[in-house]
Amino acid sequence: METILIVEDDKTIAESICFILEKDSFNCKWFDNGKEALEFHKDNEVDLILLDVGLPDMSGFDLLRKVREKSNLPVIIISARDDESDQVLGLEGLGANAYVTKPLSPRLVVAHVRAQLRMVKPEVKSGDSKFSINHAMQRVVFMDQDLTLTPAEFKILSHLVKNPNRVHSREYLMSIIWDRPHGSDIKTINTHIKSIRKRLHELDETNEYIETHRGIGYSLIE
Amino acid sequence: METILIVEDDKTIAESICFILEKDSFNCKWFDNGKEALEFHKDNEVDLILLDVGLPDMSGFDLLRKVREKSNLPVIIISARDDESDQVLGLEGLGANAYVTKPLSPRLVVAHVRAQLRMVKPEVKSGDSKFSINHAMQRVVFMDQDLTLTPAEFKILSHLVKNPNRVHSREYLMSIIWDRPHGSDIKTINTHIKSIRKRLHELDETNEYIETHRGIGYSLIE
DNA sequence: AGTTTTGATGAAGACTTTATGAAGATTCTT
DNA sequence: AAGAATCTTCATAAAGTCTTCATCAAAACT
Repeated sequence: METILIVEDDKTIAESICFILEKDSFNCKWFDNGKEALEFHKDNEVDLILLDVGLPDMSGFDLLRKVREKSNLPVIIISARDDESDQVLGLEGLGANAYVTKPLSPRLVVAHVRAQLRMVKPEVKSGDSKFSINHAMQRVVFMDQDLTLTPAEFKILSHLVKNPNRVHSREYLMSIIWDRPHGSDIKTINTHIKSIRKRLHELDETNEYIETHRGIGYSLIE
Repeated sequence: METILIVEDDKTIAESICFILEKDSFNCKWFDNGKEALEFHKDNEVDLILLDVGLPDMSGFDLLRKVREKSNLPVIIISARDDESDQVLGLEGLGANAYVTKPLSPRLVVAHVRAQLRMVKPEVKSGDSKFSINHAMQRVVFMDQDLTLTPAEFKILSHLVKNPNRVHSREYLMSIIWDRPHGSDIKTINTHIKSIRKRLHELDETNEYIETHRGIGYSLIE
């Protein structure tokens, strides 16, 4: 579970953000001052910092500077000032990753948090599926391991991963493989599915991830 | 050099952003419609997309959805609407990475661009890679030894070293070699890869550093 | 239960893509 | 302009992938 560190001296704001984040199953730690927050960051694993720049004991910018000396983790700045030069300083000069201005809705904060974490931890995507896609390497990642797939297999499996829990007809899966119309036997897809299943089994014998829907096609179960 | 794709129908805005980005030594490509932008994205390596959601031919959100089917690259949404639900949809639902609202200063846009790219492309860590680049000498250093490379080989290998663990299409690798369009056979790249591999093997027989991705291209493994 | 339909499986062959070595074309240097 | 280095093309070999087919197993239907 990801730990979000909130540094914010306004208790009401901090609590409402925490409330939403925890409902979204993040682990949330709140400090109303920079000193304690820094302490915590030093000794604990933190995945993201939400940082109000208007703190009583030290400027949020100073805190960010200190954090950046040690780590690269995503920092989202919360500011009451919609001042452009502040934003540029935070983003460019000090290495913040996003900048949101008050008044802020907790929902939007969570959206920003997710957007940042998605980059750092691509696996953390929707739900906790055992699958994700490594676009850069054209590979499907299954249980944290890269699957070596042929081009046809990659096209099929990545489509299933992107659209899990629904049935895809053989006709449609075939259309994914070919660029142009191609008069192949529809049963070809059975063979591709077979080899995908085989590769999945090599990494996990216990489960059946691809389900057959008689007369229709296949689906990926999460 | 990073390539930024700008999708924006307001020429004035696009030009001023491009101007700043290019001054900051980004490679900037502008399209005023979604269709052409998608085409370009399909055939070229793009590092980041700046996307106006108010496009004439298709909604920026649709474009983002299409891009996300294929890749995970950072997308910054530019919007005239300061509407919270739009922001949440863009960030959370469609996987944008940041959301800036008009009116925007080019300086702030560049700050956001840098903030995003910093996450994706952490400075090439020296140390754990067996490769490094000696730009001044136009040499690639492999296991502390200078590799003697032809110009084409240097262009290809240095690009692979700068962007390891991701697949580069033959088309793109070809575009690196030539300054201007050149109607050569795409298979030429195979021959260059062959000779690079040969040189690497002369210094290290044991490993395969350049991996072939059938139907796509090559990648460098660290 | 027996028949029919549909899917799974393994293996063979056709097909496609890549590797390789060498020759020809081009560019650069002297 | 000659020579060297480099880039591109080509033919062929090798490797990998896709499709088909025959056969077996499972489910659905009578």
